[in-house]
Amino acid sequence: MATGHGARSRSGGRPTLEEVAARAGVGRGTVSRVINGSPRVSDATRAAVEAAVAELGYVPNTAARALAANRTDAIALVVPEPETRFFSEPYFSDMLKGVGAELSETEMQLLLIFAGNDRERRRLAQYLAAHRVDGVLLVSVHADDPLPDLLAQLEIPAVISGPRSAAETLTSVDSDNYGGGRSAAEHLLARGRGRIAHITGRLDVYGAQRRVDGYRDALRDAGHEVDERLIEAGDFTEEGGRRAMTELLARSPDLDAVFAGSDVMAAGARQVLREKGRRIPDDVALVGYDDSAIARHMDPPLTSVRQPIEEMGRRMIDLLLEEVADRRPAVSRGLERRQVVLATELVTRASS
Amino acid sequence: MATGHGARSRSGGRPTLEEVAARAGVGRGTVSRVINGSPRVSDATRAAVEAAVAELGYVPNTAARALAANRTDAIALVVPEPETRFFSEPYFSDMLKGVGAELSETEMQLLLIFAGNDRERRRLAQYLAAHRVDGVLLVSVHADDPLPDLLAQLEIPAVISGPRSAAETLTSVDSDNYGGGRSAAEHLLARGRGRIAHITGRLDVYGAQRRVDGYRDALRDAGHEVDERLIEAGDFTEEGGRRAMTELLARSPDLDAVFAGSDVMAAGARQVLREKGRRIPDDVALVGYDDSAIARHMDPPLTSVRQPIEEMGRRMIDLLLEEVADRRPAVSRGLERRQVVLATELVTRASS
DNA sequence: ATCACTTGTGGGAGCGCTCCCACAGTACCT
DNA sequence: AGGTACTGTGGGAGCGCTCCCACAAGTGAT
Repeated sequence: MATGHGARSRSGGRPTLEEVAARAGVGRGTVSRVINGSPRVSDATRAAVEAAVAELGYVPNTAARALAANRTDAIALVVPEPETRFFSEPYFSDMLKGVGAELSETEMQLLLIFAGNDRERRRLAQYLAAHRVDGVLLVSVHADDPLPDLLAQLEIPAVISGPRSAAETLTSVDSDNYGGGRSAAEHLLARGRGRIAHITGRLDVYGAQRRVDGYRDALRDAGHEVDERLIEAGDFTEEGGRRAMTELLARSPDLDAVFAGSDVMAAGARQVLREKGRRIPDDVALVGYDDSAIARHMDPPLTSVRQPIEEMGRRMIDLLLEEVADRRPAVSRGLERRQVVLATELVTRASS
Repeated sequence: MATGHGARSRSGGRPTLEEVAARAGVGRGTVSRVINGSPRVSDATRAAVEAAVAELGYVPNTAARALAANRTDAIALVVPEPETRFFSEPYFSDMLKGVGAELSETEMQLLLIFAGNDRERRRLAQYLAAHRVDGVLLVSVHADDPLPDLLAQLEIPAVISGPRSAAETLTSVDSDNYGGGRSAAEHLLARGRGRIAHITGRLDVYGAQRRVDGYRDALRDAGHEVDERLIEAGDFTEEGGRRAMTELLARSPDLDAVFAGSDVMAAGARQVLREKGRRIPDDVALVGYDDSAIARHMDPPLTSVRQPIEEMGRRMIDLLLEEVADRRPAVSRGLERRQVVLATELVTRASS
C-alpha cells in the first residue's frame, strides 16, 4: 500500500474535514466551527456534524491545523539542569504534577525539555527558533542564563518560576521567599533563641537572597542586632551545609539556633552539630527549607518552610495559557509585569 | 547565536523555503533537497543554498513538513504508570537517559507520556489515533494491557521493553532475566549454600517468571531437587518481601540463602531475617535484583543482578527508528520477530 | 549522428486545516 | 416600504512544505 499522492481512496486513510462535511451534508467551514466549539452554529447542524464525526471516527490532523492556524498546541517545560538532578529533586516532580494536572484540562501537549549541557542548549535554541511550541515554562533558571532573552527576542510567551532578580521582566510565579525566611527566624525567636545563625543558599539565586532578607528583617524587627558572623553562605548541597556549619561553630560557638536555606543543607549541618556534641533541639534548634522528604525522615524530624510547588506549577500554566491566548508576551503588549507570589507555610517538627 | 536581523525578509515573519530559494537563485525543490540532505545536488548549488539558509536564519516549519510528508519526527515514551512511580524508580530515569542519549543524534523529538489512570489512557488513545508520533516506546507493560494491540491496529511502529510473554509479537528489548536468575542461584550454590529460597516478583510479569525458570534450572543442573516450599511469590514491594520471607522461614527454617526477585523485596526480607535473629550472610546469604541504590546502601551491601537499562533504552531507540524508517511495524512486513536480549551482570557484595 | 542513460534542477499539485469574505435568511427598527 | 443589523452557512485562498514529473545538459555506447 504505497502512500502515494492522489492514490488517496475514501476507504484507505483517515477521514478528513471534507469527508465529514460531505457526510453531514454541510460545508467545510461549518465542520471546522463545530470542531473548534464556535458558538455560531445552530444546534441541529452541530448535532449532524457531531454524528458524522462519530461515525467516521474523525480525528483532526494536528499538523494541518498547526500549519493553517500558526500554532502548535504544545508548550515546553524547560529544565536547565541535567536529567539526574531533575529526577533526584522532588521540586521538579511536584512542579510537573501541578503542571500536568492543570494542563490535562486542555488540549495542550506538554513537552519536557532538558537543557543541561551546551549541546542540549543549542538544540533547544533551534527548537524555539522553529517555534515548535506556543509557550515556555522556565524553572530553576540562573541569573545569567540567556534563555529568557532569547525567548523575548523570539516573542515566545514564557513564564518563569523564581524571578532572576527584582527587575525580572518575564511573567513569574514564585513562593514568598522573603516571608519564608522571615517566618523561620520569627519561629526561632518565639522559641526563645537569641543567637540564630543562617546558612544561605547560593546567593546568585534571587530566592536565596530574599530568604536572607526575611531573616534579617525578622531579627531587626524583634530588636536584635544582625550579627554578620552568624551568616554563612552555602550552595544548597549537603557538603556545603557541613562546611558552613563547621565555619559557624568555629566563629560563634554560642549560637543556639540555625536556619538553613534548604533541607539538604540542614542535613549537612545536623551531621556537624552531632559530631560536635550539640543536641537538637536542646542545644541548637534547627530549621530547614523546602519541607522535602528529608525533613520528615530526619532524626529528629526537621522543622521546615513548605513551598506550594504544585500550586506554583498550576499558576504558571494559567498565566502562560493566558499569554498564549493573547498571542504574545505580556511585556510586549505594554502591560504591567505580572508576578504571582504564593505564601509559604512553616511546618513545625521536633528539631526546633 | 545570531539570527540575522537585518537579513530578515519583509513583514518580519520567518523566512520560508521559497524565500531561501529566491535568495540562492535556485528552485524550491533544490532547497528542499539540500535541507533534507539529498545527494542529488551539485556541490556549488548546495553551498549557495547553505549560505542563503545561514543569511536568512531559515528554520524549517515543522508543521508544514509534517503535513506534506505525513510524518511527525517525534516518538513517544509511554509510561503506563502514575508519575509518582516514574520518579521514584531509577529504572525509568536510567531508561530515559539511554533513550535521550541515542535520540540526541537525530532530529527526533521525544515525548514523555504518562498513562497511569483511565483519563490519561483515553487521552493517549486519542493522541495515537491522531498519529501525532511516528513511533512508540513502551516500558513496563502488564500482560493484559490493550495498548500494544491498539498500536498494532493503528500500524504505529512500537518497541516494548520486556516482552509480555514468550509469544510477544512486538519488537522487544529485554535483559536476560533467565540468565540473571540463573546466575544468582549459581552464585549462591558456589558459595556452598544448599537450601536456597526464592522470593519471586509478580508472576504476571514475564520477566519475573523467567527469573524463576533460571533459578530452577541452576539448581537442577547442579543436581539439586527443586523444593517448591522454598519458592514464595512476592509482588516487587517491600511489604511483599517481608510477607514472603516470614512465610518461607516458617515453612523452611533451615534455609541458608534467599534470592529475591528485586532489591526492594530483598530489603523487606532483610528486615524479617534480622528480626528473627538470622545473620547476613553468615546464617543466610541474600541476593537481590536490579542493583539499585538500595543494594549499595543496604547493611550489609547487597549482592544483586544488574540489568543494563541505559543500554536497553539505546537499543530500543535503534530498533524503533529502523521501523519508523521502514514506515510500518516489522510484523506487518512479514519479517521475523525481532527480540534483543542483553546480558545481565552479577554484582557481588557482602550479603552473600 | 542517434539513442539511452544519468545527474541536476524547476515547479505544479497537493497535504488538511483555519481564516475570512460573501451572502441568504430572519428580525427589528424607522 | 426600506434600512440596518445580526445569525448561520459555504467555500476560496492560502499556510510552507514534500513529492514527483518534466526537462535540460552531460556522458557514453552504438
